[in-house]
Amino acid sequence: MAAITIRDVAAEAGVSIATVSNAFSGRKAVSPEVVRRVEEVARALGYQKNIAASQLRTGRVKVVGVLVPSLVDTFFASLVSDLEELAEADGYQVLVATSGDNAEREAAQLDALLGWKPSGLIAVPCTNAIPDTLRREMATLPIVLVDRIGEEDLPVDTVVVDNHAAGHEAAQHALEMGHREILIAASVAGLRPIAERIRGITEACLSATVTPRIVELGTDVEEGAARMAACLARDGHPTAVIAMTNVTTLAALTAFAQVGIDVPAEVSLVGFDDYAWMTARRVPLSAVRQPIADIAQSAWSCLRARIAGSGDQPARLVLDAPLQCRSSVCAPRAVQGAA
Amino acid sequence: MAAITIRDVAAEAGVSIATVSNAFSGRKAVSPEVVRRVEEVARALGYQKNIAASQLRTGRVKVVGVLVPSLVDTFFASLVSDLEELAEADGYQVLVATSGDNAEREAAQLDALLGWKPSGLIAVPCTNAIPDTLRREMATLPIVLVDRIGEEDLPVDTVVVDNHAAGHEAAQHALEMGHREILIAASVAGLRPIAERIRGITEACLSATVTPRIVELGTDVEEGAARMAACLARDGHPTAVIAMTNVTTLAALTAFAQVGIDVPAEVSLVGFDDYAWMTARRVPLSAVRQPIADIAQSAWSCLRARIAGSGDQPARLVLDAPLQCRSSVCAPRAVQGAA
DNA sequence: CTGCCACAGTAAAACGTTTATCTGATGGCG
DNA sequence: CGCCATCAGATAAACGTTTTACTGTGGCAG
Repeated sequence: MAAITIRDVAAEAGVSIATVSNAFSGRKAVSPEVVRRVEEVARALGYQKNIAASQLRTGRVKVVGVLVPSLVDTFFASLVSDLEELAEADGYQVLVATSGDNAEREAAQLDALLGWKPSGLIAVPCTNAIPDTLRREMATLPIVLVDRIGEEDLPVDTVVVDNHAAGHEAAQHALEMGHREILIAASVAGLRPIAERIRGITEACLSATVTPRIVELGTDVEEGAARMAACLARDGHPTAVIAMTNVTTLAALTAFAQVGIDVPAEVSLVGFDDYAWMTARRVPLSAVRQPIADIAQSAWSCLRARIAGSGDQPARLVLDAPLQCRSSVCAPRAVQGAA
Repeated sequence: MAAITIRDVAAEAGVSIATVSNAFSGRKAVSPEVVRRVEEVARALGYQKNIAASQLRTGRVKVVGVLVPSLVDTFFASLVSDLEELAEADGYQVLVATSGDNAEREAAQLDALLGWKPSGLIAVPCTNAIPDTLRREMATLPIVLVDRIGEEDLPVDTVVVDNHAAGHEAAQHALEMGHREILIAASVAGLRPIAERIRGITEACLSATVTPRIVELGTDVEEGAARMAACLARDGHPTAVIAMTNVTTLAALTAFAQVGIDVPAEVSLVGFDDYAWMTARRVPLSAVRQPIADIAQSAWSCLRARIAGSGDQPARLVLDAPLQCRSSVCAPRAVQGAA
């Protein structure tokens, strides 16, 4: 039951293996009659080209690696899904790996990914620090970094969202509605994009002489909900919460539900990311919408260009993440009363 | 700028390539001193083993393919994520492919996956029909089919949920609360697991002389919400809705929110699957909880056993999907009034 | 001292492709 | 009619690794 190789097809079709190869790739003329026969035989035998052998010979292969922190986080899942679609449309296959927000595992997955000698790599690093392996590959392999970029002058293309503006806009909205007690629900405050969002919020608050509080909820919903509840119990609850990721949005909401705090009557909420569940509620969430499709599109274009040999200066794409105003932010009670 | 190969390492370390290979694999004794030197040189040079070459030579490779309909559907994303973790723990790499619920694309992705000559495959078919390629591979490749199994006597291991019981339990719950007008929100009624769930519901209803209605919402949330809204407008709204997937749960909820129907005051809802967003609400959802971790675990164990050469009869694992009673189902108004 | 075995390491073949180079055959054209 | 170009197809080398079979070199028992 040995696997069927090109040799078997050649024998069965009564031609040489070179002819079979050419018949499939079409890079040398083969008579239509022979092509037909080869294809028929291949189908009958259930022949499948061995990609490993093919790529070993050619050196190149239409495969790109994609490394993200997690597939359970809808943001990354959507990103991967979009990238996969774009890649497939261009005839590329995608190798997905997840780091689980763990630097060690990230390094291991990266090694595994690179072992396939892909023609490019799109990665969302799990910390601000770029893994050594990755840094070394930057010299030779087309790479696009997305979302979590901790440094400024990287020698590769990067695609990020304007986190500062997003934070600023979210805070502005809350402030305009009259909120003065604002709590920032961060995942990990040290992460560059999160830090940027926080900076945007803080700056907006500064002009209104408001000092937001910050609570770190981590990257797990359950854990985050517990921490949020603890924070609420300890410090009393603010009039508005601005969540920094979809996971913290969920964590905050879970805590509110557990404690019985109503949104938006008792606390206003600005969420992050924009998913179906956010609008599938009596009070749809106002949230900062990250343009996932655009992010994927940009990242893919950059990578394509690099793979095609572009020697342009590394691009640093910054996309807008506009606020979607819906119904989860309203004036706080004090203001309502005064009005 | 040619890639670094084992040859470069061998030259630099002053040994033969065979020795380098053995130093890494450890399958032949190499003096500790040489091992150390080889490892050091490899690190210094940034050597990465070419998996393609390796697998070409050995024929086998610790890689398994995973094929799911979509990564945007949290059910599948979680499944893939769990499988990845299990595989990694056993030293396997996972190749992920998505079919997008499209039979043609499924076939293409399957071909691509098999081109890597993985040592096993875990697949969630996108229709009841098993693709030809897959059927043919069943004879030789370790395969585990999950979730969407359209046929009975497959020659491979399968892992499914007891969909009939799940449907029955959900319906029972609604009936006990006094509901008589029940609407089933199906994705695609023809899909085997969905059909089973519907059958479970219908049978439970039968004993209460209730005839549930059915609406098909598809696999996309937006589209589904529109169809649900249309159904509500056309036929009036039932007292209880039982959703058949997490996507239809979301679609139903979206429609309710748009039309302004309150859950559970105006309509009760039994959801499907169990995700964070379902409990992050004022009224947490009662839902059928699919044991994703167990599904992944079972599928992986089966595959491991097959890869290890087990010749057992094909197993047909059926897992329980118990109902999580929370707050989205309560007595319908008529009954409340009568009480 | 001789034969034998264990040990450390090497040479070379093989995996399934692709592709550069080669071979005949056919036909066009001067 | 001879020559060259064109074409379909074949041969064989190469890709980077693993692994089998081999070569020396010591050590040790007889």
